[in-house]
Amino acid sequence: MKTFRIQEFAKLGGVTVRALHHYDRLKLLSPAHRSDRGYRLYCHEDLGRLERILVLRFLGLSLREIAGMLNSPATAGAERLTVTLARQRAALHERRDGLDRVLRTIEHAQLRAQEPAEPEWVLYQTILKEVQMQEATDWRQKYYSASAFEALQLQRATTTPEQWADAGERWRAVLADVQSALDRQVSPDSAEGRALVARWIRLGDEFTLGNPEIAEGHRRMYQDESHWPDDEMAAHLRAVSPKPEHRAFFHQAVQACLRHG
Amino acid sequence: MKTFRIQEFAKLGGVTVRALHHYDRLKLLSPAHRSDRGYRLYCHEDLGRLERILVLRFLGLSLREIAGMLNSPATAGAERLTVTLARQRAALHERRDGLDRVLRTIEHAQLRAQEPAEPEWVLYQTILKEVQMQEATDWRQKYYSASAFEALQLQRATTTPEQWADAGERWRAVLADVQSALDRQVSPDSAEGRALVARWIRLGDEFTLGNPEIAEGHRRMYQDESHWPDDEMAAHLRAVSPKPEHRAFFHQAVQACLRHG
DNA sequence: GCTTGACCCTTCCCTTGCGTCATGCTCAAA
DNA sequence: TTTGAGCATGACGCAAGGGAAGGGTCAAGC
Repeated sequence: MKTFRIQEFAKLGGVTVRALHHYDRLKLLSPAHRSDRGYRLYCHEDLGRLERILVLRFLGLSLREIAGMLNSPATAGAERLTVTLARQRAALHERRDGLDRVLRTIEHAQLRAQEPAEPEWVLYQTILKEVQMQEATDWRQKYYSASAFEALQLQRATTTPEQWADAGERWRAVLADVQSALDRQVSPDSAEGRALVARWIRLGDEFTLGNPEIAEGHRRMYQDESHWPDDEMAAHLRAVSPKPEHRAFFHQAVQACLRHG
Repeated sequence: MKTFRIQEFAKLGGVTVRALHHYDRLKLLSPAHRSDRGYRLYCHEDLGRLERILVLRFLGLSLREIAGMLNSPATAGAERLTVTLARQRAALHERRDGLDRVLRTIEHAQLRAQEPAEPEWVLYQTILKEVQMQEATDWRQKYYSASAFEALQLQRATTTPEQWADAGERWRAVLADVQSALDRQVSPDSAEGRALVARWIRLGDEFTLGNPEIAEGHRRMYQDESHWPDDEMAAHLRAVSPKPEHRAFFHQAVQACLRHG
């Protein structure tokens, strides 16, 4: 079976020798053999794998992600690939829109710069205002898919303040009751514990609108709590978010419900 | 005069304390004062500078480039800013178009993936073909501005092979004559040397079409010679590019012309 | 048999823009 | 005086390799 030394192989794949070294060290693509003097010897199958790597790299995946995909069992491969395509498409779309916003800002600034005798600092101020406007967009957006965030905003727009306050009130009540149950050492496995779970879940559904994408966004957001900015919104969210011990109680009670069918 | 400690100042600017530390170490933004115990004390002017930094960062400049802009004499500032706007616009435009190409490729692949029972490797092959097509675009493109590259391609399309060969012939003749002058130890300062310079420059103008953007692209490309890929095009370019000693002769002869007016 | 030039190996530092500790000092309130 | 918040410096980490140092291997030509 024909084998290739590293330089030849690099030319076949259109990459540099150094990149192949790198992929080898990451165990992303190790040559099929080594000569007895330590030379890397690549074979035809290695070329196939390299091509798959290059495709995924082109799509914008990190090398770590690529390794994850290529080392997963082959049966799941096709499905994972289509999922990956969808996800990368969304991510790249977002990046492109970001670039578009910057480009539009530059174009506006260039128009301003046409005016004769426009001092430099005016130009900076003009751009700065646009920058700040763009950064003022709700920071929670980044945790949700575009459609999920839209759904959330639509909901907030169509909810009356009374309904909103009411939901908040019921949520605080649930948390207070969980706290009380904890204080009284009520078992999560008891009838009371399971009743609390039911209330918790029903309320949760009100917030997620039964939309799994929103639920996923919530999860991502709370996962990343340490990175929330330091504003009013974050303070409010932190205030109404269940404490770890509440979560633990909830989790155990859910397990109990499952056991009891 | 009111001063701010680092955390307060960071909030004013909407950046992190760590970023300010970083800018200080790079001498990009050092606080106006230090307290006698070493605390950084920022003043109002520092805020102005920080805002300018953030604007330029938003435009996609590196911190090094930002430092270069902000430390240049104020008089040239406004002009540099408009130039920078134009350059960044071009660069970001290119990046956006790159993302667009990837997105289109993904969309094509998703269409293919609709077909039932499409095995995984077919999908990879589909994408790979598109990737290779896109990478097959002339590598010289990256050295030229978009308009300059277009102008070059248009010229090549409207030049007959005979004209092309003729220009190449005259270029080789100039180089040969320079070589001969070097062999005969002819001074660059002599009439012969200056005549050679005139021929060299006139021929150069034929290649740059008198377009300074093209000339700039040429310069960038030859600067980066060590990164040219290893193909026929590069071999040809290397073959017709003047050797260092030729360049040196040319340079001295130009100096001589300048001295003699 | 020896040299030469082209390849090959591993190892280490460099890049960007900070995030994230680790360790120790300072300052103001209780 | 203790304590907690805020400050300082210094060092390491990341992603995807680039580049160079220092040294071994191989085939060809003398």
